[in-house]
Amino acid sequence: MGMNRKRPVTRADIAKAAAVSETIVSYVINGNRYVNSAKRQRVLDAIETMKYKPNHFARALKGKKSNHILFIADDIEGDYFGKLIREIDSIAYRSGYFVTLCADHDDDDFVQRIYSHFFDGIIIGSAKFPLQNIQRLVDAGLPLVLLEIRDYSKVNGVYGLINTGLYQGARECVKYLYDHGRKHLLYIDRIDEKGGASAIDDWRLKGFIDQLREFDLTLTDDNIITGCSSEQAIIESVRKIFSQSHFVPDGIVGRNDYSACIAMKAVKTIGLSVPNDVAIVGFDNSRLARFSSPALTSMEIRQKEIGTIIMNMLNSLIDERASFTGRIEQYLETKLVVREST
Amino acid sequence: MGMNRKRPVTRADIAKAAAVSETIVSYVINGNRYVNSAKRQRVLDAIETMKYKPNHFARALKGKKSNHILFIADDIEGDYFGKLIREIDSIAYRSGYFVTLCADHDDDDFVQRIYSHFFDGIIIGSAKFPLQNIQRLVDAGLPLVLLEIRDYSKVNGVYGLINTGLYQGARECVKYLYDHGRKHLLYIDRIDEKGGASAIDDWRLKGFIDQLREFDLTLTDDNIITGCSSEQAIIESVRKIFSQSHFVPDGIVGRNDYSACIAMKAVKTIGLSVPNDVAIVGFDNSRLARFSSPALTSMEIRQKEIGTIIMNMLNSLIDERASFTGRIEQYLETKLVVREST
DNA sequence: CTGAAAGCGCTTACAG
DNA sequence: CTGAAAGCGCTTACAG
Repeated sequence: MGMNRKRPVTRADIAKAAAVSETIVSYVINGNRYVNSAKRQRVLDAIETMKYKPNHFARALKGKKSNHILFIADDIEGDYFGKLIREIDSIAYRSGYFVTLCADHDDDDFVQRIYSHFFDGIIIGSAKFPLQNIQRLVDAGLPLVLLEIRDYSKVNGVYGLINTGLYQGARECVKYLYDHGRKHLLYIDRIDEKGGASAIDDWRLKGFIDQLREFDLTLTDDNIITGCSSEQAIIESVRKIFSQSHFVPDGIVGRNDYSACIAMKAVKTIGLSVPNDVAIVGFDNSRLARFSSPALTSMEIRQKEIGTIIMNMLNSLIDERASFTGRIEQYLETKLVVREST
Repeated sequence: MGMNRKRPVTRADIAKAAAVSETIVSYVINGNRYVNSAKRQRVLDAIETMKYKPNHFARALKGKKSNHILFIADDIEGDYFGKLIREIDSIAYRSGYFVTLCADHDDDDFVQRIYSHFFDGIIIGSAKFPLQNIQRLVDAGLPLVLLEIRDYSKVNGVYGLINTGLYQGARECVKYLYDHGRKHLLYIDRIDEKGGASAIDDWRLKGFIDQLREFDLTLTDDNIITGCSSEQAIIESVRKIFSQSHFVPDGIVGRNDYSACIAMKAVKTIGLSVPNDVAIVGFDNSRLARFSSPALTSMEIRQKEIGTIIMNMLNSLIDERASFTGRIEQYLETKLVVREST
């Protein structure tokens, strides 16, 4: 709307003030043609004093960048994304972008809505965004960086992929517990409000399972608590597992620190001791891990570095897309921060 | 860029497919003129089958909505904003908006950059955004909703203001501690990476101070720890306060749960007991409060409701701006959730 | 009831 | 070295 908004300064105003043609103003702004230096200076002065900013819509209409990037995340609230978004925002701002943040949505419209807003680039940090939609975005030539929360090996084309080490990290959690004598391991998935289970191609879950197999530990449905829609649901599931006689866990891996803390609470209410009876490892190395009691051993994910790498990759894809022929990958290591819970 | 992006379907394609003029397509989409129902149906069918989405830039250029709103926050990482953003995103998506998230920035360019991106509305949840910039946005007629983290009574014009009860909440924290026999109270401000102190018009700090005065408690610089740029800095400040002889706190109010947890840690390292020697109250009622040990008494801020109210207010301001003549206010109550730390 | 046309603020191929 | 003009994808006042 904005019928009562002040009319913003346009390129025509600048042209008039600087006594040059509108064309000259454009070329000064875009720096892509020689312009007489006196004129250039007049234009720059006018821009400065009139506080002119180009209209991004008009530029975008002509095929220029919109200076908006989109970040699709499925756990906006968590510590993991909080840190990531903070870092991405900070770099993006310096590069002239605004970051639009969006949970992923199931409806068919979502991808179309993305198209129609002409984002310069997209970051996907969601375990639930359908692969075929990702493929559509890649096929459409949209600069795309994927956070490898799950297996994306089936996505073809030019895009960036950041392996944040979740698979190896999950395996190391299991190894650490195993090396400390824990052979009956329980995995606690995250809370999903709709009660959905993580897909088997979720890297953390897959790492847990693969490492259990490598150690020849028995693996049944009892080893994995998933599909819980609330804290209470997790607590009850944990209590149920522990009330059985045939499988009593002595080690727990949480998909994130939050899940691990909930499990810790459940274990304590049963009257068991952490870490003596049950050792617990979380993921994210968040504030929660530092202030829980006992303090939680947790797998550190370097969100700040990840943010930097995402933005570098995305900037490359946006500015030099033609120079890439396939997917670009980058691998990051995780690191176990040992505290009192193991 | 996007030189190798597929050309998106445009209004002209729809007109051709539906065998009508481009004008008709526009009127069908905008629903602001009578259109022959057979034609209308052909247009709708074409839109459906060709998955057409209007180009938002072009629409915005003609003065229509951009369908982007901006959320300026100064603590993206914290629990408070995480929940808020989640709720806002969810409502915004249903209303057809994308939410751009941005930390606040000091440079002069910031406001101009906001203008040039033509957001339909702006939400400000930052204690640091300069008042004069806010006034400029209001004066320009931009629909604006302010989260009352600090005193905005000097801002004139049409805008929305949401009083989240922080001032009363802070006073109640002090009252609760006072009623439980604590008369030597310490306030822990949040971490500020640049080492800046909260302005005195920060509602939580102001509530703390005012209530101390009302109770005739002595109030010196010793009562407030601020300007810390790290956890370690807070811990050292707390230890220093406790090492003095003339003022030994028996109660602590944290600006948020994080600050409160850090203080709790510091107090424990001194060898004091929580809550026996020192009672502690936090703000946000976050996960941290539930999983810290002892579990933290904390002031609950109803982020989900706040999110809903923000979006309702913003939608009203965007769609019916003309019907408002001054600022719209809404007040929310906070609620103290008592746990083990008091 | 409906269409051709002007115009939003830009960029840049084209023609000097 | 520089400007007039076409055009990006829309909306809507204007003229039938």
